[in-house]
Amino acid sequence: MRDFIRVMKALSDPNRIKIIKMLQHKTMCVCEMQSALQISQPAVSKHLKLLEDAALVGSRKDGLWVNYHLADGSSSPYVANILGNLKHWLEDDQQIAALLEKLPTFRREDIC
Amino acid sequence: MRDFIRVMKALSDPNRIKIIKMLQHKTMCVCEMQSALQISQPAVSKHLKLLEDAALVGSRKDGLWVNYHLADGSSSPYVANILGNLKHWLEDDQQIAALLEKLPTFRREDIC
DNA sequence: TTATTATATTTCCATATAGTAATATAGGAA
DNA sequence: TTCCTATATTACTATATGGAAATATAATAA
Repeated sequence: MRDFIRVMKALSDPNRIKIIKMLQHKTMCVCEMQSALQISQPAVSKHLKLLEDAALVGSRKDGLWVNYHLADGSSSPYVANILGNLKHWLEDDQQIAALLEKLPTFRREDIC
Repeated sequence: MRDFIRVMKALSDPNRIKIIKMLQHKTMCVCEMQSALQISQPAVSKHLKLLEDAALVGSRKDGLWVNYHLADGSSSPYVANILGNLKHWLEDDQQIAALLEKLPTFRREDIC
């Protein structure tokens, strides 16, 4: 139950949903997400920590950068199911669609 | 997105999850749930309002009583998917299992 | 009508959450 | 070493949330 609720809470914030939807298309570092979400860097890091604690995303260090990616869902059936369904859920949401359209413009070469 | 997050938030509380799991087995009135969850009646009503706003449960008045039941999931793919999966998810959770075992003892004839 | 009962709403309190600003940490470059 | 940069953590603030207690509402009974 604790794990399930951790996952539901992680999915209860618009910026965290946006992060998941962006990660469906490419691996991203913190500063790219900061640029995409227009919130402070610490706020992004905090969201990522919650998502990682819920096993919805994973990360890998690459020098100064930390690359975040979607988890594979092996942690639980909830995570597997929701990450799978979120590939099509919310695709028609206006905010999400607008964000994903601009996604290619958030490149660490131009930002960090 | 708003609707999706409303559903995720509704699923982010242990007492609300317990309500859903109980409603999988029978229609219940507020005082039965109060007895099962051991929280105040207003707290139960508040949880039910959130669940109803998220279209996870529905209600029908019957005299003084209000009978709550699981929604059919027609409101959105999220609700349909999660309500469907919650029939097997969390079945092995200790708290849930203990609660469901005692479920037949919460009868409005004995309580209200 | 008045009384009773089940539920809903309001009020208030304690804790949780999302945000920013400031600071700390860690890795690479000079 | 020292400097710089990307990320994490801390401190703090404002709002959201879950709970109990008190009150209001609604439906039935007397």
